[in-house]
Parts: sequence; C-alpha cells; structure tokens
Amino acid sequence: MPEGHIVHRLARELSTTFAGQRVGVSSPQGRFSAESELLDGRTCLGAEAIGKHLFTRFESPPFPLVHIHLGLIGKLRIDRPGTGEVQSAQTLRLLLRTDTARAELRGPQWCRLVAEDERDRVLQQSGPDPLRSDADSEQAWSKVRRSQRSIGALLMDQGIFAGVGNIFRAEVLFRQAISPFVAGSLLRRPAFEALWADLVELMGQALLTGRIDTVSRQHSPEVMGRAAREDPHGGEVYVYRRAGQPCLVCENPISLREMHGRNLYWCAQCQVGPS
DNA sequence: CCTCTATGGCGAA
DNA sequence: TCGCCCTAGAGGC
Repeated sequence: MPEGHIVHRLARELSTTFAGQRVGVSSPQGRFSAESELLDGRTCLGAEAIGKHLFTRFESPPFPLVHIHLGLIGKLRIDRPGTGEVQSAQTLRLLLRTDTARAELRGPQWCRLVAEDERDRVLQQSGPDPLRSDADSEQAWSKVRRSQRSIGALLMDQGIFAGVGNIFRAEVLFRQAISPFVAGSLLRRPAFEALWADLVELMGQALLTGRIDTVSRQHSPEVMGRAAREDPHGGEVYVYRRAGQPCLVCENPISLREMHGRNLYWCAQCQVGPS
C-alpha cells in the first residue's frame, strides 16, 4: 500500500540487505518462475526507486532489472528468515533469499524482468519525484501552468508529480489551503513553489519515519490531541479519511467526493481558490 | 461464509 | 468513465 516514500524505503532496504550478495530467487506462486530461474544465485547490485516504480538490479545481462510496481494492494516485506509468520505460498510472487535475509513480494501490479531501456523509459516518462535529488520541479510547473485540469487531478498524474498518491495529494492541498478543483493554469507561481516545497518536506519526512504525518506541530495541545487519535492508516493527518469529522482547524466537516475513481478529501472552508 | 475496501494504473468503450 | 487486475483485513450474517 505504497506512496512514493514506501517505495524509496524499500529500495534503500533492498540495497542495504542484498547488494553485493548472491541471492536465491524464486517464485513459489509460479507466476515469476521463468524469470526467477534466470536470476537465481546471481549477485544483486542494489535497488532504485523512481516515483512508485522499484528497480532491483542483478548481475544478469541482458535483463538485469526486476521492475516492480506494487499498485494499490501489493506488499514487499523484508525480514530475517523465520521471523515473519508463515503466509501462503499461493500468493508469493517473488522470494529473495540469503542466509540472513528474505524479501517477500505479494500482490504486485507488476513484477517483470526488464532491460536497462525500460528503466530509462520510466525515468523519462515520470515527472519530477520530490524524493529524488535529480528532481527538476520546473518540469512539473511547465505542465501545471498550461493545464486546464484540476490541481487535484494533476497531483495524481505520475507524469507530473512522481510518487505522489492519494494521501499526499489530500494533505498537501489542505496544508497549502488550495482547493482541489482549481485549474492548474490558475495557480500562481509562488503557490506552486510552496506546494512543491511542501511535498519535498512531507515526503522526505515520511521517507524517514515510514508514516505519513502532516499535522503541523504549531497547533494547540487540544488540536494535537485530536490529531493523534487513532487513525486508520497509521499517521496523523488533516483530511485523509476524515470525511464528516470536524476540520482540525475550522471545525467544519471534512468533505468527500469521488474523483477519477479515488476518494478525494478536503475542507471546503479552509481550502479556497488560487492564491 | 460473504461483501467491502484500500496509499494504482491499465485498457476497452 | 467503467471494469478489471492483484491481496489482505475488517465487518456483517
């Protein structure tokens, strides 16, 4: 269940765990068996995240890369052998093993064995990723400023903002007091700059902690207390999945509407037109 | 047992 | 815009 920060954490963890090691590769489920055989016993060279795409590199020309996209429900768990509870092999798409570690992939949208050009294609087609040092926010701005689509839709477009998902979209728009329905072309440059800077901040923090916490520490103890209350997704947020509950800032009920098949949450009081 | 949902994205209409 | 793919956990009966 990943937004970009999870994928970046996985890339880092795969690298520290498997890089430089010979890795046993298999597909207990069978759906990645032929590919696994080509990789089994080869040396892992590390992993990289591009937005929500994960590439794990092996010393295995001409197809050195395992391209994983977790989609909505995929999970990749990395732990010590024997520590996790036993789960069904029926759903275990990919298993990486050394003597001291294992990685289990279940339910991915994609798991493919690819060549370098596929990684280059993904990098090319992705918008700037706030978690990558090579991100050029100008590329996002040049698309946003020319678009009639809403900023809520633009933030979910991986070709414009790579790695941003439904939670970061909702939260960054609340924090920037921008209505999700404002057209990109109506955003002023300073507002875009602030939006981008906030994405870098929020996603960077989430990369460090593994959670999405977006509630500013500047609020009163009373508000902080309400924010800290048990949240379904495990972080402290302003609007995500808080439909009908009072806004932490203005007390108005949080709104919910479906947008492109996804739930969009916002505060109609706090979030206004272009600034 | 069943149904619903979820931090995504594709391809057919 | 809709249906579909992938899986697990929650909740209803």
